[in-house]
Order: sequence, then structure tokens, then C-alpha cells
Amino acid sequence: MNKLTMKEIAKLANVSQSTVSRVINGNTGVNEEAMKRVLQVIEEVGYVPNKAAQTLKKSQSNIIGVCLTETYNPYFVELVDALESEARKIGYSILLHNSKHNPITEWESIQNFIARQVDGIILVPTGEYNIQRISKLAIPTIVMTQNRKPLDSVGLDHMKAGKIVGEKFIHAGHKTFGYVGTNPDDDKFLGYKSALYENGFSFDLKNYIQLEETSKNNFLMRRDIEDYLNKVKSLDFTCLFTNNDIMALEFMKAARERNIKVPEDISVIGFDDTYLAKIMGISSIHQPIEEMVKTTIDILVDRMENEVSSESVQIKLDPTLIERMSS
Amino acid sequence: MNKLTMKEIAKLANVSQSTVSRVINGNTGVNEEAMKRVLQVIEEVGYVPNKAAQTLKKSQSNIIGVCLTETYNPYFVELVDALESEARKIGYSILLHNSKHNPITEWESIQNFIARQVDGIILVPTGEYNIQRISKLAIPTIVMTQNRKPLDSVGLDHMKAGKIVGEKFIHAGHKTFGYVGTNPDDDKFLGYKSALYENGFSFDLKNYIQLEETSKNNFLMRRDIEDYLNKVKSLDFTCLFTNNDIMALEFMKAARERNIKVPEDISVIGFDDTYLAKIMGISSIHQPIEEMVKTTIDILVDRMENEVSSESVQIKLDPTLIERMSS
DNA sequence: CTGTTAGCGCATTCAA
DNA sequence: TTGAATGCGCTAACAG
Repeated sequence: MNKLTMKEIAKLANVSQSTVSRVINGNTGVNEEAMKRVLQVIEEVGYVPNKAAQTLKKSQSNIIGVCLTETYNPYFVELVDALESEARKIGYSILLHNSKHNPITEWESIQNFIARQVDGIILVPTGEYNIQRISKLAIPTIVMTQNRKPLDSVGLDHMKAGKIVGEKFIHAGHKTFGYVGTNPDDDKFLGYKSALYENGFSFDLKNYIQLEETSKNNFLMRRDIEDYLNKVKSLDFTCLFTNNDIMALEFMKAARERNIKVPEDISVIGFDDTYLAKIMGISSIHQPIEEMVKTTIDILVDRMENEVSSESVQIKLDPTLIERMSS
Repeated sequence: MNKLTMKEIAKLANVSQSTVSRVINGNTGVNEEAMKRVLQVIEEVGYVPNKAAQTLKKSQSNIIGVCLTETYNPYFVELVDALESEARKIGYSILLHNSKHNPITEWESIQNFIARQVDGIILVPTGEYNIQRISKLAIPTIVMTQNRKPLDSVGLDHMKAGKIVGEKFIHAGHKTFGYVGTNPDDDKFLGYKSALYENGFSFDLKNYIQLEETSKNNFLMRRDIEDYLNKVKSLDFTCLFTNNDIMALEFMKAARERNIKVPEDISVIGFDDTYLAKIMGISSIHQPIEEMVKTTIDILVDRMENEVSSESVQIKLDPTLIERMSS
């Protein structure tokens, strides 16, 4: 059997190759008869147009490049899932890369996206490293879950989320506050602190359970948490906000082994509202993934269709707190 | 700035386009001088060759199409992760699709793979539906985690895994046995049963907690398990093997609420050894994902390189039981 | 309504 | 060692 190309279909249907093209692209102005014949041949032989040729010709690939930093956190999995569904709906495929928090790998992925003529990029960045270079690209790029200024971004309002948690704790009568995270300049933490200060409380830095930047899985997080607990002997706070659900989970497990009761002794609130939180009954800040993804794709489509790049947008969605037994 | 093409690079470096091509493809027989100049220009302008054109020309895309049935089970996430890493190492990208257990969606994904000229396909199939069609394709395809006969496959020996669990329970002194799953013809269950029968025990079908085929998330599984527990009043088995870790988890949670103690009242063993099992201390059959993925990619590479398609292979790796507190 | 034609960006053959 | 020429499969004028 010959390789299946338009030419081949044309021959079989007794028309010219361009007529086949017209039929496939749903162009008007094709004889009913001819169209039926072409369609039938296509059906019979199972012909599928070669995307590489289409891409080359149209400079449009119908691919969206997605580059994440990790898949360990279930949050990102739910994200990919939603992205794939949403992209599929509008005829796009997802080329998935994982930078694993490595800026070099990230840049390689971007290069690959360029080479493959992706129409758009969705990025969970490793940091600032490649942002400038990326913003100079001709390919529209949306950053998810964080703000990286020259680029468009869609994410939750982390500052506000931190505030909500802080206020929630205060209303519940707590007077001493803890936090688990990797970076004290993080917006979640800043929002949390500001809620405390605005209400006449303060945050004691010794209650910041600092995880190493590189502690990107349960095991490493757990180790850091254990280290902290072993060091401080007794906890000087009665409530705890964690940077994500995994940290909340690991803290709660470590606490249980030490007979620290959640929520009686310590209230815990996590972040992301992944199914980990649902499974374990952890209160958590909900990330409206569906909405975020829809918004992201909307902006991306807009950027892809309208060459004229207007000002970049930073969209911050409103966080909500889902309360469960841990608080 | 002009669009970056080889022609453009050639002009800037004062050589012909074909020389640029030679440099890029590491071909011998290029003047040292010229090569340096070309390389420098490429570096300066940040040129990346157009993959669409390369694909068209070489009929080779360096893409591996991956189509899963779900990402709800963390097992599949770990799988994708490993696939992406391994593929990247040998210069391939992953085009990720999710059929969501829908054969029609699955076939659409396959069509997309064909259109994109992927060099190979890795498939977690929705069932038998498309297997015949796929096996007729010119694209090498490997099925993961199950056997689908005309195709190559790599997976765990489910039958043996079932046996191991059955024998383990028997050695621990259990006399009555339970199972949670969606399909009683499943190899895991068959292996489990055979271990029982070989040792003079039997499996009472009323101890089969039947989940609906469509119960593909925690919530639905939980509902089915609750229904069962409400129906039977008291449990007629002292140990339980579940089709995957999520089911084990949900059973344990439901049990806890009913004051059924694990492992005192009931021993539980799950399947996949995902991090859910690790987090929750659930004994589980370990899936050697790394090894499976490496094997899969090896076979795929072999198939991609050697046109001559020899007999299909069905690789079944040996399962191991990881014991934790639940058993 | 339809066929002919000209590239899209690249790898590769053939001459030089 | 190099450049010119060809064609991968397709879309989109253009001419009929």
C-alpha cells in the first residue's frame, strides 16, 4: 500500500489534490458528488492529514506546550488533567514537560516548544531564571499559579489566602501562630502575617517551620518537620498554616506520633485543597482549578489569535477556605 | 527581524543553507572556519531548527504519544513522570492524552498520534475496543500494565501478585478472605483465588466488594464500599485484598468510622504501592515503575529502529509485596 | 467549481 | 569541502 497522502486520496477519488484539501478543510465551493467520493475514500482507507506538513505550511501546530516543575504534588496533576480536557475541546494537544525545578531543563523545554512551533505555552516556572528570555519570545506564554511580571499570569490571590487563614485562626481564638513553608517571602506567608499584625498579634519567627527549598517530596518534607519538632521540644503555637497540603499531611502524621492532637492541640490549615486534603480531612484553601484553567486557556487563545499584544494581565482569583476536621 | 530559518542563518554566516544543515546535524566534511561561524550565528540569534519541517522531511517526529485512561490514580502520575524522564533522555518528547476510559476518545487520540507522525505509542488501553485497529497501524505501540495480545506489552504479573497476597494471608493464619474490585475476571483476583484453592480454602463470592466499573474516583468508590458495608452488617472475612491503593484507603477510612480496626480486625493489602500507600501505611503490591518504563522504552526504541517487526512480546515483571501496618 | 502552481523549512543527492 | 536543486505533504492563491 502506498503511503497515505492527499495525492493518493486524490488519485483514488479522481480529483485533484487541492480538491481533497478543500473537502478536508470544509471549504465551500466543492461539487457535492466529488465531496462524497473524497469523503468515502478517506473513510475507507483511514486517511489522516499529516500535521507536520500542516504545521509547516500554516506555521500553526495546534499544540500547547505545558511545562511544570513537579508532579509530586497532586495539585499539578489535577492541573494537567484540566488543561488537557480544556485544550482538547478547542482542538489543541498538550506537549507535557517537567522541569523538575531545574531552570536549565526548563529552558530546554522552552527550546523544544519553539522548535515544535507550539502555538502557546503554559508555564509553572522554576523561578525568575528564564522569565526575561521567555517574555521576548513570539509565542504567547501564560504563567500559572504565580506572578512573573512581564508575562501574563493566572493564579490564586495568595496574599488574600494567607489573610483569610490568619483571620480564621484569630476568630477561633488562637493567640500563637505557626507556619510551614520553604520561603518566608512567599505571599501566602506575608498575607498570613499581615492578618495577624492588623489584629494586634504578631508572628514569632521561631514558629516558622522552614523546609529546605529542595524538599520536594513527602519524605524530605517529613524529615525537615521531624528535625524541627525534635529541636523545639514543645510547640509554641496553637494553629498552623502550611504552604501546601502535603506539608499539612506530613505535619499531622508527625504530630500524631508525638501525641499532639489535631485539631484539639493544634489547628491545621493546608493549601491547594487537593484530594489529599479531602482524604485526610484537612482544612485547606481551595484552588479553583477548573476556573483557573478555563481563564488561562481563554487568555491564551486570545493571545494566539490577536497578534497585537496588549498589556500583560495578572489575574488573581479569590481563594476560599474549605473547613474540615483539622481546624 | 526576519523569521529565523536556516536560510537566514546561512546568509548571516555567509554559507549556503545546506552547509548550515550539515553543521547542525553534525555531519563531517565541513570547513572548521565555516563551522565556527555558523555555530556562532546560531548562538547569537538563538536559532532552533523547525521540527515540523524536520518531521516532514524525515518522517520522524521524535515524539512518543502516551494515552492513559485516567490520572486520578497516583500510579499513573508516577508513570507519566517516569516516561517523560526516560523519553527525554533519548531525545523524545511526550504528547500526553487521557482517554478517561472512553474508547472513542482513545481512538481520537490515536488518530492524533498518527496525524502527528509520532514515532511510537505507549498505551494504557480502555479495553479491547481499539486494539485490533491499533495493531494494524504502522506505528509501534506498547501496552502498559495489561496484556492486549496482538500488541507488545509490559506490566506486572497480576496473577502472581494475587497469589502472593493470597499466600501471605494464609500464612498469617487467615481463613476467610475478602476482595475489592470492579471485575471478577481480573487476573489479580484470579491469582488470589487460586492461591486460596491451592491451599484448601475457598473464596466466598459474597466477600467480593463489587465496585461499579465507572467508579473511578475516591468519592464513587467510597460510596460503593459504604453501600456494601451497610448491606452486610458484619464482615465475613478477616483479610482484604484490593484492586488498587485508593480502594484500600477508602475501605480503611470507612472501616475506621465503623470501629473496625485495621489490621487487628481486618488485614488490608492494596495494589500499586503508590505514595498513598506509603503515606497511609498500607501494605501494597509494589509496581516497579522505573523498571517497567525502562523496559517499555527499550522495546519501543527497538521497534522504532528495526522495521522488521518480530513476534510481539508480553513482558510480565515480578511483583513484590511491601508490608506496612495495614497487614 | 476545479486544477495548476508556488512555497512552508529542512535534509539530502548530485555536481562542482 | 561546498552550493544548487529537489521534494517531504500540505494550504492557498491564481487562473481557468
